[in-house]
Formats: sequence, structure tokens, C-alpha cells
Amino acid sequence: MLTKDFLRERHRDELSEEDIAALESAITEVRELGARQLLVRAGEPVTMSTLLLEGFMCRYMDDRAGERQLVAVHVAGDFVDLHGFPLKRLDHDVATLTGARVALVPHANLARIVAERPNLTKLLWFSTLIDAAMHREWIFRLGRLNAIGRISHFLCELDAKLQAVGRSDGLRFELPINQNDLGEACGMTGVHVNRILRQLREQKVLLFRNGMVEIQDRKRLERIGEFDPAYLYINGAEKR
Amino acid sequence: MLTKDFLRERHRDELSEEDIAALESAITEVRELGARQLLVRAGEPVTMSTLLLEGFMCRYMDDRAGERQLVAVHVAGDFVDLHGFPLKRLDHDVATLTGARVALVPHANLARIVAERPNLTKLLWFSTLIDAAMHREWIFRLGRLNAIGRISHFLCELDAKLQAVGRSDGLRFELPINQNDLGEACGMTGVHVNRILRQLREQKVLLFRNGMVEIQDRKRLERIGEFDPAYLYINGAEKR
DNA sequence: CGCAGCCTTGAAGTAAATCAAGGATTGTGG
DNA sequence: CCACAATCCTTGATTTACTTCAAGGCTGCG
Repeated sequence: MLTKDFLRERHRDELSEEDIAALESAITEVRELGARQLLVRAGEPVTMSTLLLEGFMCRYMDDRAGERQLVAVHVAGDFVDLHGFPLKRLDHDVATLTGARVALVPHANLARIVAERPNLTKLLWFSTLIDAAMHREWIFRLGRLNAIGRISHFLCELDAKLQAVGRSDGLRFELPINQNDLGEACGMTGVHVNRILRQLREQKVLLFRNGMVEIQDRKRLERIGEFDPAYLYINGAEKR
Repeated sequence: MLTKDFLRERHRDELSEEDIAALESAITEVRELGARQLLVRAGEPVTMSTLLLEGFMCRYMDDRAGERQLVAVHVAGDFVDLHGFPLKRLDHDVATLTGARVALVPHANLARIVAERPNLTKLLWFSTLIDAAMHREWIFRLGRLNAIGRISHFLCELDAKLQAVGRSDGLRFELPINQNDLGEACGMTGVHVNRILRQLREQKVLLFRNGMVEIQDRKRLERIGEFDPAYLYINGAEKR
């Protein structure tokens, strides 16, 4: 069942068995990808969308100097570039961060779903809106939090998303990226990420080493990052 | 024709006359709103969506200290909280910036459209994805541009959106907000906005006074803001 | 062994925040 | 009609968070 993590803990239960079967059969290919591999370049017409099955992917844009700004990080179960279907071309690049396994869905098959399955269509729409909600929180993070807050918030978000698909137990999870990647996500230099991680380590809040995140003091971490998971629309994680 | 500005210059031509009639008849009420009026509070269930007919609205979230971060600014023709239909509750507040006229669309009427009109549904979906694209550009702005770049980019975006709905001639447009609002959008203090506006004024790039923006040197403005309108998906404004 | 990639730390520089005060404009009530 | 209050704009002085530049160390690998 390739789509088992899609919308997991997020109204997946609203999908009928026929809806799920329709989605499964829309997949035409499964592919293994290496780390740091470009999948879609900004501006080029797209004809397929990518469902991430395993690993981490990201979406990003470059500034004039060629510096990256990540705008999204994706985990298993995410329909990474579903928005490419209505948009027809993307405004950003899509790439893997780590090794990954993906399922490919041609847009022609999505068109059939839209024509025939209003309920599934609405949930596909819903899933792109969760991405938009995460974008908004990303804006908040960059606009209103300082460096330690940004890193903390980002890692809280990742943990929550990974827990929803069974890839984190809430204490530790794998995140095989480097400090520079983290900086590109949180709008700061790799050097400063290093100093912030040291602070978090010294305060016994969080450890990030060898591609592994260990949350030592979740309360403090969430407080530092001003984190409230409501925006992730995960079942049961309502506004506190 | 209340919906005449909806998706104007953005594939509105893909809507059939019946689609447009269906959308028009989904509107149950038109309302005039004062400036700085809260419409939707984060977390509360929503049952209607708002099509902005005239004026400026915004969406924002507060940090712990109560400081606002704007995550979107809307102009005439924008379906401000259409995403509230699939999401059922919002992760942010929605308010007017200026006096405004809005059309209200109950979600029950949207449900009928989704059930009966796949083509219109896909364009409604599309319109929420343009918002997401603007969110991404907003992330880029905050993460990768300095203060003068952020202000410049933001005003370029507003001008492009307003031109698409005939509210800017490309030289000047009304924007009746204050410097502090601008700061809340661009992630900086009002004081610093003031200094940046002075720079833009002294360099004869742009004037912002009395709620009116005058673009004096568009080339420079776009260059300072690293602005490329491709992400707005406005017809004819393709990737350069 | 020697190189590449990543992490770590220090020192100096800079963009923006903060604190503070005054000035202009508009509205308001006596 | 004018005093004054409120709001917004403007500018200066100081502080702070983060960047930049630089160098060295660790680890794994061909």
C-alpha cells in the first residue's frame, strides 16, 4: 500500500476504499533517488507529481547570489508537488535532501480523479492547504523569532510531522542533513546554526549529531520556538 | 458582476458562463467593513468564505509578545479565506487593513460546486495555490533579502497584483496603510521601515506618502527586491 | 597518507532593534 | 476657533544579534 502514509492522522479516514484504490492506481512508477538530487526545476512545465514514500525532500528558491532559501521540507506521506497539477509549472525547485523513495503520479491520472471523485479531490486540495499552512508558519518563524527560536520551532515541526507517520517516537528521530541545510531552512548561516545548537546542547534542551535529533526537554524546546502544532491539522493536535 | 476580479488575468477565461453563474449565485451577502476590523479569529470554526471586492485585507499571526506577523495581504478579486472551506478552521486571523467591501460565500454553496463542477473546483483550488506561491515568495523575502530588498519586493508584488485587477497603472497606486503595517509585513520595526523609505526616496526609486505609492524607477526597484513576477501566475508575466 | 566535507570556535564588522525625543497632521471638545 | 490629544512620521544615539572572515580539528575515504 504505497499511499498508506498520505494524510495519515489527517482525515485519511474520510477516504473511501474506492478513493484509496483510485489513488493507488494513479501511481505509475516507484523510484529510488540519491541524496541531493534535483527533481523539478522552477519554471519548467510539470506533468507528474511526486508522493514521497521514504526519506526527506525539500523545496527551495535561490537568491541572486545563488544562496538557497528552503520553503518546505517534506517527509514520508507528503505529496511533495501536488500543487504542480493545477499550477502546471512550479515557482521553485524540488530536490531530495537525503536518499528517498518516491511514487510518481501523472497529471492525466489526477485529472481523472478530479472529474470523477469529488471527495478525494477535496482531500487532495486539503493536503495542498496544509502545505500552505506550513508556509505561513515558516513566515512567522522567519519574521518573528530569533535564531534559537527558529531552529527550535523548525525541529518541533519536523518531530510532529514525523510522529504522525511513525518516524519519530517523540524523543529522537533521524534527520540526515548538515548544519548548513538547517541554516538554509531557518534563514541563517551555517556558522550561526552551530552556535545555536551549542546553546541548545548546553542547556540540555536538544542534541543534533550525526544526523540524529534527540529532544531532551520538549517543554523548553516548544517554549523557545513558540510552537503550537494546531497549524499542522493533525488529528487530535488541536489548538491548546 | 461581483466576481469580475476573481482570477482576473489568471485563467479566468477557463471558466464557462455556467461556472461564473454558479459562483455568482453562491454569494449570499455583500458587506461593507471599516478599517482594521477582525473577521475571523484563528482556531474558530468557519462556515463562510470571503471574496474581497474592494480595499485591502490581511492575514496574520501573533507571537507570544503579541507582535503581529502578516502572512498575506489581499486586494480586490482575492478569495481571502477560501482555504477555510477544506480546512474548516484557520491557523491565523483575518482582518481588514483599510475600509473594504466583501462578498460572503457559505461553505455549503462551495460544497455544491465541488460536487457538481469539477472545472470550477479546479480553478478554486488553483486560486488557493497562488496564495501558497505568494507565501513561498514571502518566505524568500524574509529569509534572503535585507530590509530595503524586502520592502522593495513587497511593493513590487502589490503593484503587480493591483495592475492585474486595474487598481494600479504601474506608476502609482493607493495603499492606505502606515509604516508600522509595512513593518509587520516585512518583518522589521516601523522605525526601520521609515529609514528604508527615506533611502528609497533619496535614491529616487519610490515614494510612499499619504497612503499613496509612487514608483519612480521600476527597474531599480525590481532589482533591489530581486523581483520576478513569475510566481504570481498572472497571464503574460512568465519567467523572464 | 592526504584530501574532502563537516563541525567548531574566535575576532571583527554590520544591519537592524531599541530607546528616546521632537515634529507634523488631523480630529475633537470646550 | 483654538487648545490638546492622538496618531503617525522622523531622526539621533546606543545596543544587540547575526554575519563574515579566518583558522584549526575531526572523521571517513580513496
